[in-house]
This record gives sequence, C-alpha cells and structure tokens, in this order.
Amino acid sequence: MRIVFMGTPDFSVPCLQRLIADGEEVVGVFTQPDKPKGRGYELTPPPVKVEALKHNIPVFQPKSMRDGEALKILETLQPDLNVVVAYGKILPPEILYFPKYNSINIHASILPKYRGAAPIQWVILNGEEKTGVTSMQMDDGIDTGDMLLKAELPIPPNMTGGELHDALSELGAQVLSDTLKALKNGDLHPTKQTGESNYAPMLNKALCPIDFSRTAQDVHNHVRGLSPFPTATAVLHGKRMKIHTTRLTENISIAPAGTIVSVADGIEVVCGDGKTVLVTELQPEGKKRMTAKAFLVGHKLQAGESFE
RNA sequence: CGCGGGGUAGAGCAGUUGGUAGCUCGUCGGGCUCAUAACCCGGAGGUCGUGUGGUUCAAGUCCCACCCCCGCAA
Repeated sequence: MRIVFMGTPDFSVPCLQRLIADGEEVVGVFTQPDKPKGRGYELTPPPVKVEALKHNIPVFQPKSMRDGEALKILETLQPDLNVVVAYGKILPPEILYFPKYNSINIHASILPKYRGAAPIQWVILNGEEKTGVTSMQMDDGIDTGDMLLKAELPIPPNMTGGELHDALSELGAQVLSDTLKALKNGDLHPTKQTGESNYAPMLNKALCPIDFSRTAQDVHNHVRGLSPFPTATAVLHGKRMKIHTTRLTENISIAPAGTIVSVADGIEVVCGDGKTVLVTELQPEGKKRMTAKAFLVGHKLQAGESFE
C-alpha cells in the first residue's frame, strides 16, 4: 500500500519509524517548513523531516495545503492512504479524500474526549487517571472522524507530560500498525463519536504561572502536566523560576497559600486547601535545572517566606 | 546579526576599588546523642571554561578571541 505520511514533531516519529519497520511503502512525507528556533533564530528542521531523510524518503514542506501545490504532489505520489500524525495543519477535503482509503489519523486521547492540539498535557492538568490513543478515519472536523481502534493507558500519579508524551507516542505507533493491519484484512469497523467531548487547546505561556491558591493536587497536576515543556513557573525573591517537579505530602498548614513551611527536604509550599506540595526540582532563570536541595545549599531561604 | 543570565572544589553559591580563593552541603576520619534537616572536632578535594593572548610589579577580578550551558522571545 502506497502511503503518504504527514507529521511534524517528535511525537510523530515513532509512527513513521513503525511504518517503515512494517515494510509499508512510504512514498512521501509531508512536514511543516523548517522554522527559526531557539537562540539566534537558527533554522531548524522538524524531527519528522530528519527521520524521513535518514530513510531517503522524499520530503515535502508546503507552506499551504490549500493552494493546489500539495494536491499536485499527491497526484504524483499516487498514495492509497494518508497517515496523519500531529502534522500541525488542517487539511482541506481535496487532500483528505484524495487517496483510495482517504486519511487516517492517530490522536493521543480516547476520543471524543480531548480533541485538539494538546490532549497529552491536558489530561494530566485535569487529573485524569487514564488516557490513550485513538485511530480515526479523518473527516472535515477537528478530530471528529469515525473511530477505528483505541488503546488505553493508565496515568501514574507522578507521571509528567513528557513521560506520557513518550509513552503515547510509542502506543500510537502500535495502534497505527494494528489499524493498517486491520484495514488490509477488512477488519475495520468505523464507529461514530458519541457522548461527551471536550477540547484540549494548545498550551500557551499564560498557563505557566502556578496558582498556589488552588488545591495541592491541582498544583501538582499543573506542574507535572507542564513538565518538561512549557514548564510551570513561580516567582521567588522577585525572580521567576521554573518548577520542574513536585510531590504531594501528607502535611497540612494554616499558613496562607504560597507560604514556604519547610526547607528540609525541598521547598514545601502551602496550597489553597491547606495541604502542601514539596518542590523537589526547579530552575532559576539562566541556570540549569537542579534539585531543590542543591538550590537551598547556595540560596538562603527560610520557612515563612513565600512565593509571590 | 532578536534580548539577556552564567561558566570558581562532587553539588549550590560568595569573591568588594586587581595582590595567587572562601561559604554551605556532600565526602573521608574521629567523638557525642534516646532522638533531631542532628551536633562537635579534624582531613581530602580547585592549573578559578579555553587561549605557552593583551594590560600590569601582580588578574578569578580589567581588555580581546573562542568554546559550552541556560532564561526570554519566536
């Protein structure tokens, strides 16, 4: 089966690798254009491009999928199926329905919940205890197509967004592989999405500052959901710092939210429900990520002080 | 040429107007305690990112070049 793969970030890479490993005929890869990134605005190719080039697969990076160029490319490639995994562009019907088997998408949630750009982080932010991956037959809506296969994954209480991302990325590759196998065997049974749905919008920086007036559980979910990117932040001594890791404690305090009650094993902070969280890893501006203990060795900080 | 912080003992930080380096933690040895993020005593450990660079009687400290790490922004 001739497949055109469309994807961009790290998340998509295992799917592409799996297609290749499964011996599928990947006749072309669409990915976002190289973009200036990081300090100095260095032009950086997306991970999927790097991977595709390793396997000598033709790479296409159109700025738009709607100006007819992309369609011409598909006409040349003659795919039987588009496989779309975190491509980052909305595809017009002419592209979506061009191949014989149309387009299949791998989405990192159990649909119809958490449609949208950042389902992985949002399930943690919302304190969900499980999530998963869904493959679907794409239609005109955003993540609204008929569902094909699903795989679930439990979320341990301290798992971070990054860890879940990697786990779902691998699971996604497996679901993709299973979906294609079923497709070839005529075993697919598309199911309409029904029931409660919600939307997981892209993460933005405004989300980062920690609100210690929320519950300790919420604060902990916030920190781990945004770790390692974009990372929760808090302000101490007038300086912003990233908060990488926290742990829930059994302790309770009547001090106001944001107050530091202990600097013994880390920085223990009171939250809105009176419970505390222990900050165990952080990163001051311009510094490397370090343990809270290491930070405390060189920074005089006393119980009673507080985050702003 | 996007803006900015930083590279000093294993770790986190100091180091003032230039005079060959200090704190805390850890570590090693010894002591003390019912116990504590324990405490007390003693020791080891650094060519201060690189440059047989510049200025100087003298540079971690000033100047120059380069390497590396990181925050913001995209």
